[in-house]
Amino acid sequence: MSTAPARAAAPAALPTRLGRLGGLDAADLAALARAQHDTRRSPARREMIAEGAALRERRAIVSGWAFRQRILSDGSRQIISVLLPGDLVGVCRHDNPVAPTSVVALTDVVTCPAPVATPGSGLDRAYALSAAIDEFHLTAQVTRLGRLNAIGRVADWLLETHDRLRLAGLGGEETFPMPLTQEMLADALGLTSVHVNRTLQAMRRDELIHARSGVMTFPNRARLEDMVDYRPVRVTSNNLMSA
Amino acid sequence: MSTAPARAAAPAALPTRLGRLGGLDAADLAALARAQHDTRRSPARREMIAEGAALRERRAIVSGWAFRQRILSDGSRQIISVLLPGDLVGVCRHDNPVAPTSVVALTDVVTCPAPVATPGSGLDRAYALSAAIDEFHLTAQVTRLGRLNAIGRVADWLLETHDRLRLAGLGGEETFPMPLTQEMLADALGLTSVHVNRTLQAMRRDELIHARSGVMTFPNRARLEDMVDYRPVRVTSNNLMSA
DNA sequence: CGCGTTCTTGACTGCTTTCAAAGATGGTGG
DNA sequence: CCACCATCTTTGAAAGCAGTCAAGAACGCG
Repeated sequence: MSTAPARAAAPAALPTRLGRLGGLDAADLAALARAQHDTRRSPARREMIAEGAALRERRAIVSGWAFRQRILSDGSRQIISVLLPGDLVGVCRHDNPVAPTSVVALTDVVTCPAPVATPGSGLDRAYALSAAIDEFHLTAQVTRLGRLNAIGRVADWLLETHDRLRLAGLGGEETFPMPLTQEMLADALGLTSVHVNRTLQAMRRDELIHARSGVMTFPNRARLEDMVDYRPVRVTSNNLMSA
Repeated sequence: MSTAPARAAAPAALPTRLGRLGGLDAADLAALARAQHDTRRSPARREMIAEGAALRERRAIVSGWAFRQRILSDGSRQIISVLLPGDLVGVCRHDNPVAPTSVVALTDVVTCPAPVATPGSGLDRAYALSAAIDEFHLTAQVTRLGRLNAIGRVADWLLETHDRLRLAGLGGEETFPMPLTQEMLADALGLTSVHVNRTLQAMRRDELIHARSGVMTFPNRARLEDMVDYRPVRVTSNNLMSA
């Protein structure tokens, strides 16, 4: 793990992910391609959306990582969720006008407007499924924090993040970028950075992970999975199940 | 706290809550009244929606408490969120066909179909705001589990639940029904029932709460609030902010 | 090459869990 | 009306996981 910004993600992350979620036709793909000409960049650490700010439009992440966070009065921070390339951000179902959490760029982030979807189109289905997946991940985060110990939280989160990256066509079978510092991981998993450090060391000792300079590797993903009873999200075109 | 089912909630909980969220006109109120003739009852402990089950329709809770939960392979359970009278359940934004968690009745629960809202109507706004509030509470739950200790989690959750009940016109200034057992509270807050018991005892000793047979009382709500830096959700007709 | 950030390490504290068992409590049937 | 039962609450002692504090090493950047 390091502070190195994630390599420029394949610009295809957005159409790849949405295509797998909804099945995009030529019109949808053209709309996405058009939207990706109207990009906005946020340097790492920049706050992209302030908590309570009005949400003007739904946007999509073209490349880079970001996260939603909340700061408590004692200065501690909880990272609610991590946003990856291909994810939608600020999606207001109808006209929810206010962001419940602030969004901060973790690496340099490129976003574009999320094109308006024709009702019934593949893009429309993709948006709906993406929202459902987001909610699923939020409930998974609750379960992780409420019921898993440190090693379980780390392992479960890494597995989920690996799957999410692969859905967007990023990362390999057993390798993927991991630009979070140990302190960020701690803030996401409800731990301290010291304990995250010790937990990662234990996982390295047990040959569960290899981590170096922003790249994470699973030497044996299956072993990790049944260590934490990991339930991947199955995405089936326009359906979703946690088998 | 006890096992006693919550008293039959005022049947007005649903129109009260949605009215405060969206401002209902005569047509909306009539639609709600009509919907409340088509009720369905779930006895306490009955599973209302299985995890992964297809969501056929959006329903509303007329009376009673329920909760969304997830069971882990080791038998432990995490309560994701509690559903109160006036809440909407199984709200699929577009056509998310699958429940990400199971829903279980905590007390005897009465539900009715959530009437279809005319776009732009008060009911439509209420649904949108309700979804936004749900998401806000989910992020609050993540923060609670990730960053607060036992007493903070209990206090924060009690305050939030009190506010939610009052939004639906239930409970008083400093008193409200609390039908959860200590074990359920533990499963919601990521603790053990033994520790919840000790925490509640400490809060009683400090005169922060009075709890007996299903009724909770705050002798001094303000003191509780600044003990945990509680941020209530302000609902302003068709807006929402966490001031 | 120097500096700031991030990662490591050690010792110590303490919150929370675990295990087990003894009281309450409320509802039920006799 | 009372005994009985299941469920829920309470208690104690001991163990463990995670947090705190502090300081040094390593890394990446300019």
